[in-house]
Amino acid sequence: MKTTKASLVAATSSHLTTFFNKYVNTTNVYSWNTVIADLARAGDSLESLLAFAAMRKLSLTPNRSTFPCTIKSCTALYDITSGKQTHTQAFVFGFHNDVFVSSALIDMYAKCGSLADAHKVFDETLVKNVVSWTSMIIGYVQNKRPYEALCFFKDFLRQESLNGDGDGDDEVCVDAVAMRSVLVACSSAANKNVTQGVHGVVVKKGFGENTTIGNTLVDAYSKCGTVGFSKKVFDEIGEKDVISWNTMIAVCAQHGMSAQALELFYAMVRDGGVRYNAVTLSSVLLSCAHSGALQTGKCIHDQVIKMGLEEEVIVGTSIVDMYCKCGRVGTARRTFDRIKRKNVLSWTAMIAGYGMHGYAREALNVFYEMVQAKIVPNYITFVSVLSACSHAGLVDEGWHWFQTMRHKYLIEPGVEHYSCMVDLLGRAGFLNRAYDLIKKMKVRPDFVVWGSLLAACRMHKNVELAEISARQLFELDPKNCGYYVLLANIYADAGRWEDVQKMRVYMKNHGLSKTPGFSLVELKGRVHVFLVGDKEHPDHEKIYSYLEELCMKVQEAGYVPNMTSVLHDIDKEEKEMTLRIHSEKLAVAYAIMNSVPGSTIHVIKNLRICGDCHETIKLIAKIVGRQIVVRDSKRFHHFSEGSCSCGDYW
DNA sequence: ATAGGGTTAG
Repeated sequence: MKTTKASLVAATSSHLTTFFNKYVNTTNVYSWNTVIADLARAGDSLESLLAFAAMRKLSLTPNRSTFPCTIKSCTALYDITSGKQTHTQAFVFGFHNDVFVSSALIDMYAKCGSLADAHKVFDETLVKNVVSWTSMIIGYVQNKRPYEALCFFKDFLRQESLNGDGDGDDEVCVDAVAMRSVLVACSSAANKNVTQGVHGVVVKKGFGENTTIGNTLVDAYSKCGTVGFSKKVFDEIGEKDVISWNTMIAVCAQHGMSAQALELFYAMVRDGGVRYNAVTLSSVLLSCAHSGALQTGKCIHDQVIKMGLEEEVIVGTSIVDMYCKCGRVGTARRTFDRIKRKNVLSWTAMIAGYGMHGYAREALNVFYEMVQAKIVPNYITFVSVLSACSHAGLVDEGWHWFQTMRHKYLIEPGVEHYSCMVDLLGRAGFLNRAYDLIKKMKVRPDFVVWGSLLAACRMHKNVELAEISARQLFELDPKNCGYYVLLANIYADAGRWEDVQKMRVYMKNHGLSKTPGFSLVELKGRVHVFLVGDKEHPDHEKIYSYLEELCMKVQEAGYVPNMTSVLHDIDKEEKEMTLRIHSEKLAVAYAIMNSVPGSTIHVIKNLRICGDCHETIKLIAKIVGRQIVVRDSKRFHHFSEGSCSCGDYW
């Protein structure tokens, strides 16, 4: 978003013409200042800069009040070139030491990414005030250097205590805005101890009752992973405003606490005393997406339509995301088409949506449309494109877009891109190419990258590379037993029973047990949860006997249970039992029993679906004549007529 | 007379 002088002059706007007609002969500096300020406040930053230029053309002498707004407009445009020119002008007229001017300059340099310049202005400013300090703090936070921001705050407090004994007028005190900027630094640092320390300062300074500060604190605690503290702070906010509620709902939604998010939303509507808005609905929709609560999602969608927000980009995009993640990619597409001013996130959501359903062609078509609409794809867009290719096994296309991303769009690939590529190459059997790619990575490969390689090693029976990957995984994620099980199974496939035994002993000695699988199914607006071998459900006896019946029919149809997903040395009968009670089967059975014949069934699972469940559900779909949609931890499976949309490639 | 730093979301 660079602005040059030429583009400034070239810019035209009716707004501009109006005020030129009105003010062009005005030789009053105050009037010009008002115009510049009004335009800056209205967000017409370019026009504001043009007004400044026009004023200078008339050889009018700016005063100290001319500069802050002009500089603010440069900041809004991230235009450091114009910012520096304005700085020079302020210097020429001798206002660069004015505290209003210097704080605007600090803010401008910091937001434009030049912290060194910001620091220089700060150091050269002899009389600093709370705004100068706050600008530095915010600047460091926005440049992802929260700890330095916190150091500034410490210095600020020290400074404050030195001034604090005096007469009052020129004292530099922490105010609410400064306090909040420090809390944003805490969010960014994501450090619990730091946040608690600053929380102490908040109370000590008497901001404990301040709603806005409470809101920011709620967010800060959640970023530290301490949602419990967030809730506590939220509960203690005396006068909750819409942002308090929105923040708390978003916190729950982002931490996968969907039920709590929805409950908070109901509480807000019932007795919150505030009106919900587009932001609220976006967070609620995110919860629906996570928990697959399609019915609730639809209700929110209705509400959105009533509020006239459907075509609005933020809510519209949330609805697209919700429908995709609840298995209704067609409905998502229709909503997507109605969004008026689609931005990069809207396009990306649609691409990701098609991708996770295995519709790589559609995903790529949307991507082409996006490029044609002159929307510049970003880092996440390419994650979605590559992931779509990986779900469909499109090796050449994936490789092409990986290269295009780097060379044409100059996006440095991150772990997400690499994990897609490793998955794509590995599953296609190019294990060494995948490994070479990992070795060339500039960022440290994470557990997803090595996990993709390990999974591919199992598929293509490569013990040597599997051991290399597993070693990395044990280091990166030592408590996750999935990798130990996978490696044990790879040894078993290779007949290396001693190694299998070693793995089992290791797991036992380290108290590692499998992440329990669970599945969700929403019926009549209520989400039901099933665990592996669940006996908690009030109807569990009925469910088990119905499932038994279904499995008999499945075996009559010629299916032999597949045991490769279970550790090899459990005896056969026990294995069959373990398989039979996987949570997705329970959820599917329960859903068939409790829904209208012929209707589509949607199930969500927290782990990947196992091979046996995959085969069984294919046949169940055929036997009961239903469409069954299962979302596992990585993608969707649409079961119908005895086959699955993933084409058994997953 | 005119002026600077600001919390929630996809």
